[in-house]
Amino acid sequence: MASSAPDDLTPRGREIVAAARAVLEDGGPDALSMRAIAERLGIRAPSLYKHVPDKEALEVALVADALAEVAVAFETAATAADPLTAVAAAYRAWALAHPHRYRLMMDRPLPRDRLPVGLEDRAGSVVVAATGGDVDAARAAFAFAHGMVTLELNDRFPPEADLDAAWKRGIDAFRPLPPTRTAAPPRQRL
Amino acid sequence: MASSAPDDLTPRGREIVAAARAVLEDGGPDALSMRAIAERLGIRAPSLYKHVPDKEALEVALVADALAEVAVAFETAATAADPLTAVAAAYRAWALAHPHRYRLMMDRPLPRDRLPVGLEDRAGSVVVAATGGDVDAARAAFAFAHGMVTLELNDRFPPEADLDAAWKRGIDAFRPLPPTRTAAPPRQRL
DNA sequence: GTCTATATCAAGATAGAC
DNA sequence: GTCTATCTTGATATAGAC
Repeated sequence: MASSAPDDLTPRGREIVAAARAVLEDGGPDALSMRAIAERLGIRAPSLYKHVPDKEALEVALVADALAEVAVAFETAATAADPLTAVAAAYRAWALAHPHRYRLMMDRPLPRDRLPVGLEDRAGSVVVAATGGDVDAARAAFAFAHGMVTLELNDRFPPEADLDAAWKRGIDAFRPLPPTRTAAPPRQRL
Repeated sequence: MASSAPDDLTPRGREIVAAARAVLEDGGPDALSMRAIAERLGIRAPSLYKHVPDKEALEVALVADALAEVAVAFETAATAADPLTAVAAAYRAWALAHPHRYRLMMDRPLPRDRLPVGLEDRAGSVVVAATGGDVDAARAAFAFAHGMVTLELNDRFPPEADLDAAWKRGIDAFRPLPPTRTAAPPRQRL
């Protein structure tokens, strides 16, 4: 059974995660050392181990926090008139606002057995709903958005590229048909 | 002016790049140390520096080689009856066959000023042609393919996901209209 | 809850002999 | 072209005192 990583921590543990997040945001993944985290709290690195088992646990907590923030942003965007466009815009905005956290969350397999139960599906089901229940379209739209964000973060497009236009072209491709008045499709996993 | 990285190297330098590639493919980016590269050649790490200025130059050479292979695969695929589908399939196949080289090539900004002139555009112009000259569609299709590949490599889809179906849904979204008999669109940068 | 001291390991790179 | 010896740096983590 999966544990809820953030709830495993004491209050001091949560302060350490917050410091780790600040170090990551400021300096990127290479700067995320136990020494740097401790320094931000005004203590020495070995002291961290009284509150956190190891560095990996910190990274799992950072991933869980990031994923939860994205899920909240998605659930807000899902109430808009055009949910697919709003969800895509929310995704892009979150990633560009938190590039290092985005990469930490996405550049490796998810530590699924150490994340809060249902967290991944909370974000995924919003995407499936936004494509009208078409899971293939939802996965394709997710891949498109993830690709756009990472290519943008990594400066892979030429300077003259109109990224807003590329986003629109991609999102329009996955938009569901206008709803006919019928029963809502079932909630599905991405 | 950009230098042609592979041509900067002596024959022994090329052997070192080949060893580096083998180490990367076998053990991933964390295994790619000067020590490991040297060991594969039966020599000691310091000897490498007589042939290669530093580790970064090796990585640039690996990226250039990878990009050149992708460009060749694209140019072959572009001759198929359905170029967009064929180019997408070639992209996916190359990435899945060389996951660590794919990541090395994509997970950071391109070292454009140290790559052979025109190499990046060789791959990009194939994609633009495959979308019928629509650069926004080409960038969206590139993002979609890059997103699908990285999500697949990082195990981000659930086991039951039908990735072939998601690929088809995405690629179909960017397919150009059947050609009307008119002048070929100009070659453009991605 | 924090400290110092330390173990352990591994990385990139240089100097200079042969 | 390769070697040994070494420098420098920095990482995670543990032991045990206070």
